[in-house]
Amino acid sequence: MPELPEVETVRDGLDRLVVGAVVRDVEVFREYSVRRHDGGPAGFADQLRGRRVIGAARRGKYLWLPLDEPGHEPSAALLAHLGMSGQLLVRDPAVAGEWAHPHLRVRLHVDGAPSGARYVDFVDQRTFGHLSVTDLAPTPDGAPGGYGSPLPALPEPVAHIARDLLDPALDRDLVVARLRRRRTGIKRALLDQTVVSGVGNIYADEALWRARVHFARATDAMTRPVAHRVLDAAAEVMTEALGQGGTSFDALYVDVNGESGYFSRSLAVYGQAGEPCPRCATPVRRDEFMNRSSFSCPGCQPRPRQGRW
DNA sequence: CACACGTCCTGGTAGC
DNA sequence: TGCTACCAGGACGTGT
Repeated sequence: MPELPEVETVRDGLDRLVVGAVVRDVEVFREYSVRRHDGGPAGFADQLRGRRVIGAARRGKYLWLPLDEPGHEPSAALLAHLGMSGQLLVRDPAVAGEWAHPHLRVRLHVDGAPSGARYVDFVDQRTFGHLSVTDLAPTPDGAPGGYGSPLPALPEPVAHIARDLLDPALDRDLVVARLRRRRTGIKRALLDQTVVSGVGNIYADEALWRARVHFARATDAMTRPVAHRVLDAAAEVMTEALGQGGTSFDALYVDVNGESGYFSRSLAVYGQAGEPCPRCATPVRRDEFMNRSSFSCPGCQPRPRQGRW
């Protein structure tokens, strides 16, 4: 699943391979992939045609490409969320040949990409991802809108999303305070993108294992040091994953060149039910939680007496 | 057929 | 009591 490290891998790829390109044409093969957009797919295409991509920014799992507006400050961006299975593939058919990917949902035809690429393909099997063109609004704090953002601006649909753990403008003490004000379990809070963004099911489980904290630990009973330990662990595991190009155990995630990440080899608990905990060898346990799976080590992460599921 | 799960939306609750 | 902010859980969607 694309979480922060995977989305950052894609952002970095777009930054290097696509920024500077002009969108010549747009093909939408699946209307549902252009959700939340005035004018539908036709309006989407109209707003992109002729526009130059001037940056590649990310906050949490949201990714956007600010678009130039000659004579004005940029005020719009191509916004993308990869959902569970979305990919943005930068392609040059002269090198890699034409292809007909069964899950190709949207294709941007571009001119002038620094890589010489002609297509930016949005491929998405499970269709939880989507693209749209949205207005940019100034950030309340005047800082860049997100990681890699060339502007102190943010797409409107991202305004409610908190900064993420790789964002230099993130205030971790503030996140700890917000966590401890909540009356819920720590994993729920970590997955809530309005508290801190970028953490999904995989890295939540990995971070909690590293911090030796059970997923149901009540946030309002957590001390500041423990809350910091969890955030530090989350930042650490995501940074390591980023260094390896992300996680791709199910082959649904690949970077902009179609290459898989290697972090799946490093997962301690996620998807490891029954396997020995790398720290204490207790078999990893799988629980159903929030209509999804939760993996933890019963030895290192004992259930709290009064947890919040 | 159950399962994978990120986000949005809804209905309900807690607390002031 | 009334309001608001917060919280939990269902729906969405496709393919193995």
